[in-house]
Amino acid sequence: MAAQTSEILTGILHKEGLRYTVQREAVWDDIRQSQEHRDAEDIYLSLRTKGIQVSRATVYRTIDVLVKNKLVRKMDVGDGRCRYEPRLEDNHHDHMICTETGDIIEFFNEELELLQEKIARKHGYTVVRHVHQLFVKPIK
Amino acid sequence: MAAQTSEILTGILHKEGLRYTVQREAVWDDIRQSQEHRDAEDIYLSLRTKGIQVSRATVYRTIDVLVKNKLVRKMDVGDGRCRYEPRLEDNHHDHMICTETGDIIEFFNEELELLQEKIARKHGYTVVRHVHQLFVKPIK
DNA sequence: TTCCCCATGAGACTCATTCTCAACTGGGAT
DNA sequence: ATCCCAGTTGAGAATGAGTCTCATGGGGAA
Repeated sequence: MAAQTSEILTGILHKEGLRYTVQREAVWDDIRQSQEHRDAEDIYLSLRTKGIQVSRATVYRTIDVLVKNKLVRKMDVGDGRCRYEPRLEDNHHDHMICTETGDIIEFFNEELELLQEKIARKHGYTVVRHVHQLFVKPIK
Repeated sequence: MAAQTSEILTGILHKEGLRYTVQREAVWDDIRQSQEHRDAEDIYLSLRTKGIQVSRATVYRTIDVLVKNKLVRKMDVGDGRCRYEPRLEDNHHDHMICTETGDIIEFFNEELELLQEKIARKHGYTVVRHVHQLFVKPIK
């Protein structure tokens, strides 16, 4: 399975005309193996803690490639630091952020997706991508 | 009408225990009189062009107060600069951003609003606020 | 194995926004 | 009307996420 996902990365790097390096593999592995919504610094520190020699610049550069190729999802929570999560199965979803605990809950609603497209079309557009975040608080 | 909206500002400043100053009035006036989605620098330059002595720090500080009191709506478009728009009539709406021209179109859909709350409740939450942006492109 | 060129790392840089602190001023008290 | 002082302002320094630079290093084709 590690081989399988590595092949995904290899394929993308080849398609982009980029070289396969231990740093790129390490960044992808680290993001892939996490289920959290982490920022670039978290990922950088995680790699360094594991003893992997990599720089912040490379983390950012690699993330850009992964985001561009839909292996990683980038989300701007609005607090100045973007968060990243793996996107292997490509199960699209949006996020609910608890204003009290900071917890991030994923959600998906087909009806919502269709409604967005319907609204865009009403204005003569079609949706390319969207940002949808619900800032919520627990009931009672 | 200028008097009317000034009273709104005065009331808010009083409620917050803040003083009424020409800078605060000027920032609010400038935002209120615009229908655009401008960033802090735009607002700052607009004021300076009008010959009003104000600093960037004060523009930012005043905007914070206005946003907190719902006189102004802050939107993070994801390009590193937040945009602001007046919110006098409090007609809630979301935004559609054209990826080709950068145009920002406002939209509102009741069904969408209800659906969001329904989704939050399903997870034991209630929506405090939300960010919903559709990045779109023209059809054909 | 060679060699070319892309990739990397350390740190400088960018740029929106926030902070600092001395000087200024609104507005209640007198 | 004048005092007085805590809140406000402005200029510029500081912050911090993210980007850029460029000398050095290392894929990988031949």
